[in-house]
Amino acid sequence: MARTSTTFDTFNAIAEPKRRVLIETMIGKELTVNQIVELLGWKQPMVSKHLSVLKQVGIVSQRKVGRYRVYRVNANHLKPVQEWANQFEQYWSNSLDYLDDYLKEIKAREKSDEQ
Amino acid sequence: MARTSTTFDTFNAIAEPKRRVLIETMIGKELTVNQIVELLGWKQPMVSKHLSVLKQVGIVSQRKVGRYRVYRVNANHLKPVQEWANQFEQYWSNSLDYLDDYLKEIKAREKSDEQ
DNA sequence: TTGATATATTCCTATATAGGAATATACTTA
DNA sequence: TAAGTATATTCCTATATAGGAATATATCAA
Repeated sequence: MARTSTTFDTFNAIAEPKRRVLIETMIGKELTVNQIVELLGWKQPMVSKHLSVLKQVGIVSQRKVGRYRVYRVNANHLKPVQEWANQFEQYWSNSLDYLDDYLKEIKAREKSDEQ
Repeated sequence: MARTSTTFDTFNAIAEPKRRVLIETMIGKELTVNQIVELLGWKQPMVSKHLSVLKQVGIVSQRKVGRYRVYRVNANHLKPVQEWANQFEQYWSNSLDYLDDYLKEIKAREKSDEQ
C-alpha cells in the first residue's frame, strides 16, 4: 500500500515543504500564478501543480480574472492543524523544563563520552 | 522525484492518519508496544513500524524495561506544528465571517442549480 | 537449556507522488 | 484572425512508502 494521498486531507497537503512555503508566501494576499512564480523563482508548472493539490483540499481557492487566475489562502482550513496540535499543549515543557532536559542531555552525553 | 520522506520532518511524520491516532493514544502515557497493540487492535509489526518513524523524527522516545520497550510522546516536538499554524491565525474568519461565507455558498449553489 | 513472550526487521508489492519537459488550453489584443 | 500571454495538463521516471507475511532478535521463566 502506498502512502496516504496528498489530497486526502490538510495534513497530507502541507507535508510537502514546498507547499508550506507556498502557503506562507500567499497568506493574506491575492496572487496570480505568475506573481507566485516570480516571488518564489519556481517553474510555472510546478507552482500550478502544487496549487492544484492545495485547491483540492480547500486550502486555497481560485478566482478567474480575464486570463489570470487569482489564488488566495483559505486560512480557515489550517485551523484543524492548530487544533490538532493544541490538544498536546498541556504536555509541553515550559522553559524551565526545557532547561532541565538540556542539562540531562548534557549529562547523558558526558556519560556516553566516558565509556 | 518521490514525495518527501516521512522521516524528513514532523509534518511528514504526522501526515499519516494512523500515526496521528497513535500519538493521540499515547499522549501523556508510557506504553508498551503490546499495550498499544491491544488499545488500537492493530498488528504488532504495524505498530512497531509506525513507532519507528515517529522515533526517527523524535516525536516519541523509547525506554527499555526488561524485554519491554516503553514508548512515550515527546509533546515538545509537536510545538512546531502549532506554531506553523499560528502564523495564519490572524487570517481566520470569526464566526460572523463564517456565516457570511455560508450565505455566499448557498447563493452560489442556488445559482449553479438554476443553470 | 528450552520454551515462551515481546518487539523489530526483512521481503514483497501496489501505488502515489514530485519534478522536468513538452504541450494543450484559454483569453486578449493588434 | 493571428500572435502573444497566462495557466493547466500530460507524459515520463525515480523513489518512497504502507501493509501483509514471515522471520529474526532479545529477554524471561521454569
